[in-house]
Amino acid sequence: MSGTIRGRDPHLTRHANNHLKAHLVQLLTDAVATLQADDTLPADITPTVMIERTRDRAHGDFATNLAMLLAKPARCKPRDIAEKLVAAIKTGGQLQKVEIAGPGFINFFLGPEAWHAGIDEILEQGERFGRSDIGKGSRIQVEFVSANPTGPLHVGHGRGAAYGAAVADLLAAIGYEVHREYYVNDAGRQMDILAASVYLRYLDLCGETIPFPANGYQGDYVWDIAASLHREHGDALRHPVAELFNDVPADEPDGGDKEKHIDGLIGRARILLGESRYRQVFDEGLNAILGNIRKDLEEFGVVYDEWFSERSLSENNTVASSIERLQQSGHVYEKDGALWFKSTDYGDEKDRVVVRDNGQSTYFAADIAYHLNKLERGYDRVIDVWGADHHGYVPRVKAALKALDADPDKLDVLLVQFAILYRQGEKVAMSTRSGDFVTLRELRREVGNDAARFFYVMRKCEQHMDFDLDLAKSQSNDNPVYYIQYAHARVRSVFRQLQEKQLSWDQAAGSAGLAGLSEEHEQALMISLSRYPEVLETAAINHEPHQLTHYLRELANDFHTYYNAHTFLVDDATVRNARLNLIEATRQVIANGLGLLGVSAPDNM
RNA sequence: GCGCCCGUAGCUCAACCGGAUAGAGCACCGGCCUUCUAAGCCGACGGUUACAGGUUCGAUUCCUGUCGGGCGCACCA
Repeated sequence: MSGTIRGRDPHLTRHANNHLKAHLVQLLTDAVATLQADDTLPADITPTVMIERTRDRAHGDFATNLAMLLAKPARCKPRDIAEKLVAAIKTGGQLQKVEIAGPGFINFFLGPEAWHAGIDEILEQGERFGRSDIGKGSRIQVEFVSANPTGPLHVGHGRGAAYGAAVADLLAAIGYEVHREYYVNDAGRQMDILAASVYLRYLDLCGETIPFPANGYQGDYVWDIAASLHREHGDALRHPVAELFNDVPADEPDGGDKEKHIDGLIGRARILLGESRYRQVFDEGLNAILGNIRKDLEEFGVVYDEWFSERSLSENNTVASSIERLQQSGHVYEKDGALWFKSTDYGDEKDRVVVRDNGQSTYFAADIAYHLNKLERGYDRVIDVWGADHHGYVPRVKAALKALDADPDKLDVLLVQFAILYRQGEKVAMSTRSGDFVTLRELRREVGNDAARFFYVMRKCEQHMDFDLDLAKSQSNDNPVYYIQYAHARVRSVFRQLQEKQLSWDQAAGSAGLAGLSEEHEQALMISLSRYPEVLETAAINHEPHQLTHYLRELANDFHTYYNAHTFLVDDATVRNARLNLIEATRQVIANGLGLLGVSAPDNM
């Protein structure tokens, strides 16, 4: 497999929600048609008209590279085409001036009044402002975090949580019907190792003396689970250690194999306890940890529509029937006693085992069933947010979907790179098993949910992230989220001052007075505000919440600059009301943007 | 060895699926509080976009190669 992993919804039209851009696109499309009608341009081309915001105000408000794109098919210099296009464009109204610049850009200059309607729109739509129906109610599933319930979430999972939640919320904001899902790996060997770990700690609490396996889960939380198991069952599940370790291969420190050792222990525990009691131990661990994860995420502002159980897939034979379907498709063979899926037929680098020689199906087999299930539930698109360490897994899942005649292009796998922790300039080693890690909960307590949510999504997901714990913990002003929240709080504060001065805000008068806001800072702020719907759209479509964080910072900067340059509560009521309209609109957009990122918008700081 | 991601200012990162003079924050330096919160504002400094080629009107962006960093390459999940 080559090329990009990330896909885009091909049905989307860009910038559909922006009036000003849409208007310019229309003008240009008309101009092209005019030139085609008089044979200046070939009739058989339908160029994609792209309107961009300019980086430099000297280049106007919007620009298009259309003339450069048309140069080749028209066999003509870009600037010449630009001249003809401009001549064919009807100016007037909000469109003040059209210029040709550089290699052939066409720059559009709008009059100040072009931005006024946007301010009214923000105030009218309030919390809804920026949202759109571009997604047209198309159903999209976002699966994220899905950490094994073998321990608490750590800071690495936090990035997936914040990122996945933001992507889901962004997509919902542009009109997708989003289903948020957590895949619970409540089956498989890792869970058995957890169950064994819990059971050994339990035996310890019963008074047995046990050598804890090198490969067991050593975190304190395992003791806690064992303790509640002991509270509930007393010594009822107790068996002598000698019986448990009977015939179990030696552990690694004793010159043995830690994998064989732990598997032996699991096997013995099953026999001694019997399936039903073993399941009680197993579920004690599963439920405790899953409950913890759920609470953690909820407190982090991350909510799910569904917690999908892996175990349910094997219990209702979905895994078995998926393997059967693979066999029927003729892409399964037997070798060394195991059942292999010939994923190399679909571009994977090697074939993959679906049923082990011991008869157990693999995690991959369950994942095939799960992804097939997702698509069969009728989602138009399915997004998996995975840790980047699972990237090698993508080709085999897509291969399986292809083999089963499902459409692999409906699946987007977004790989989130690791957040590398630094403490006092040193990398922090992380290992769930050794119990040496920073939990998400610890992080949240230290830096707060707002900073954590924001910090995590500030960078695009494929960018490795250096997470400086000391900086994040310092509660200093370095955290960019404070800067944005401060802008929000400042607006609230201005309105409190307004009341203290026995004045009131007349929104209608403010709207009528917007024309009076001709200061440079005011223009800049209005223009920034008008960008919000576009930012939402591109951030959502590209699955890049970091675009929103950057935008919000710029918006806050525009506001703070304005705040420092001008007084809002002036004696002139017309100007005062207009300015209040403008800053209230700013506050609304900041609140909307932060809300989508799961960050609060405080009234005072 | 093979595959994926990354390499941009001293540090952490942007750059709108190829656009105009590559931008922010932090750090450092210099200014602004008797006026709506200084968690703020203004200014200065800072670049051969790792390197070498290629594609074209135009490349940080796409292609090839080299170097460097991260992560994978199980009958674990």
